[in-house]
Amino acid sequence: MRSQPTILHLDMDAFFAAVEQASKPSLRGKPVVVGGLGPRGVVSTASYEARRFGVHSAMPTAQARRLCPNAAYLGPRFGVYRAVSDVVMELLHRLSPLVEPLSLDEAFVDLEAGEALVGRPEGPQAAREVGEQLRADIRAATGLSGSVGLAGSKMLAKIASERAKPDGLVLTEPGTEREMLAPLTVRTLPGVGPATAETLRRAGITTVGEVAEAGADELLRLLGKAHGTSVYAMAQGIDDRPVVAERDAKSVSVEDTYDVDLTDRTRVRMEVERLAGRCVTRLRAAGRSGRTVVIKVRSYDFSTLTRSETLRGPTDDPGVVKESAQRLLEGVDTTAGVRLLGVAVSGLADFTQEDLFAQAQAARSEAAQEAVSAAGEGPDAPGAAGEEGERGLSFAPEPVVLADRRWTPGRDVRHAEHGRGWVQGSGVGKVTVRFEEPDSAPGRVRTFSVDDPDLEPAEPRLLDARIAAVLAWREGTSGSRARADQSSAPAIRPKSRSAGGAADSPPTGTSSP
DNA sequence: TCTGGGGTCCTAGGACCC
DNA sequence: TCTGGGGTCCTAGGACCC
Repeated sequence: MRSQPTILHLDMDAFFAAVEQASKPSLRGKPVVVGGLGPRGVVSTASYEARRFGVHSAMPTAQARRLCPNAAYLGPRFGVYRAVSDVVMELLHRLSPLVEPLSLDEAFVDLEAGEALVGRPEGPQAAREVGEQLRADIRAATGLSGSVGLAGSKMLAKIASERAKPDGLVLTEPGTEREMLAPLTVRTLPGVGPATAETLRRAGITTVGEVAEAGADELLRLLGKAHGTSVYAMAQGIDDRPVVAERDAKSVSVEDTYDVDLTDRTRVRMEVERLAGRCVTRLRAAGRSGRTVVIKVRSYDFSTLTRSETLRGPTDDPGVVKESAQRLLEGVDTTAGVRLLGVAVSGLADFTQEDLFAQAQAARSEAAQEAVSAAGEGPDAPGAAGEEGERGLSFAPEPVVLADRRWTPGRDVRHAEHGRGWVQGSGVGKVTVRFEEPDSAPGRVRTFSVDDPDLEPAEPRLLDARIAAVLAWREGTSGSRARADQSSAPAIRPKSRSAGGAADSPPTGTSSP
C-alpha cells in the first residue's frame, strides 16, 4: 500500500461501441450493441444508450434484441479497436514506462515509476491533475472518453475508475479505503466471481466488511489457501501487487462456436484441422513455439472437456500440431453433437527446433492455406465475427479479408458511385448500406443486391488523421513491438502535431459520445 | 434463438524419481 | 521387499477476468 495515490487505472467508456459511434455519425446518441451476431452470439459492449434498456456485455445477443430492438447491432472490427487502443496506450507510456495493459481498453500505470509527477506539488492533487490531463489528451487524440481511478493500490484504483464511469475521475485517498470498501458487495473484490460469492453467501457473508470481520481462519476454511488468503487481504484494502509491464503470453488458443451443433465426425475432424492451423499461424506470428497441445470440445449440453498431450520438445510446425490434435480428438466421443471446438498450444518457448529455411517454407504454405480456407468459407461457417484484423491493424489491404464478401453489419464498404459507407443490414439477397464517414454528416441509406459488382468491402477508415500519424510512426519504428522512448515519441496532441498532409483536420472528439 | 473468445491461475491425483 | 516422504511433471477441470 502506498501513502500516495500513484497507481492509475484507465478504463475506456463502452469502448467498442464508442469507437463505432465515433466512426458512424448516424449512431451518435443512439443505442449501439457490438458483439456476435449469429444465433449463439453474445454482447461484447453496449453503448450507454443501450444499457438503459438493460443490455450489458456477456448477454446473449438474441436477448439484447428483445430488450432493445431498435439498437444498431454490429459485428466487432478489432483492427480499428486495436488501432485506437495503440494510441491510448501510447499516451499512457508518456506518463510512465510502467504500463500494464489488461485488455484493449484498460490498463494500470505506475506513476511513481515515471516522470509525470515530477515538478508538481506534493500530495494527491498532483495525481489528480495528471489523471485529468490524460483524459483530456485521450479525448483530443481519439474523440473518446475514458474514466480514471487513482489510489495507492491496483485494486483500489480499479474500484475508483469503476465509480468514475462514465467520463469521470475518482481519487481514493490512502487511509480512507477500509470504510469505503466495507459496504460494497463481495463481488467488488478481484477474484470473487459467481461461485465464490455463492460460497460466501451461504456462510452469511455478502459485503466486503463482513469478509474482513470473518477473519483469516474462516476465509481459508471457506475458500482454500491461495484464494482465501488473497480475498481476505483484499477485503482489508491490502494489495501489494506491483504494476507489471509486458508479460509474455503463456498459451495461444483458437476456438469456434458453431451456429448449429456438429454431428458429422468427418466435419469435426476437418474443423479441428482448421483450428490447429489457425492456432499455429498465431503462434508463429508471435515468434513462439510450444510443447503442449490442447483440444477443447463443448457438447450440445454445454458440458466441456479438454484433452492434452505434451510433446518431447517445443514445435511451431502446423503438421505436428494438427496430428497431435487429431490424435487427441480420437479419444473423444462427439456423436451426440458438438457446439464448440478449440485448439490451444501452451508451454511456450521462444525458439523452435526447425531450421530457418524450413520455418519460412512452412509459414508461407500455411499462410496460403489460411487465405484459401478463409476466403472459401461457406454459409455454414462459424457466425462469430472477429476474424478481420486479428493480426493487427494493417493499413495495407489484407487480401484475405477483402476477398470475403460476407456483409456483416458494421463492416466498411465502398460503392463505385456512392463512395464509402458501412453495412447496416443484409438478407434475402440484399444489402443495405449507409454512406457516411467518421467526419461526414449522418449519411443516407441505399440498398443493393449482395452481388452488386459496384459494391466491395473496404479498409476501415480511422477516426482521425492524428491516429494514422501515430500509427505510421509506430510501424516505422524498428520491430513491431518497439516501445516508445519517451523523448522520441511524436507529439500527438492537436496543438503540437502536424500530421503530414492531413495536419489540420479538427478532432472528431469535440462532439463525441 | 441460452450461454463468445482469448486468456490466467489454482487444485488435485497419479507417475516417476531420489 | 510391506513401506516413507518430498519434489516435479503431466493431465483435467474449474473459477475468474475482460
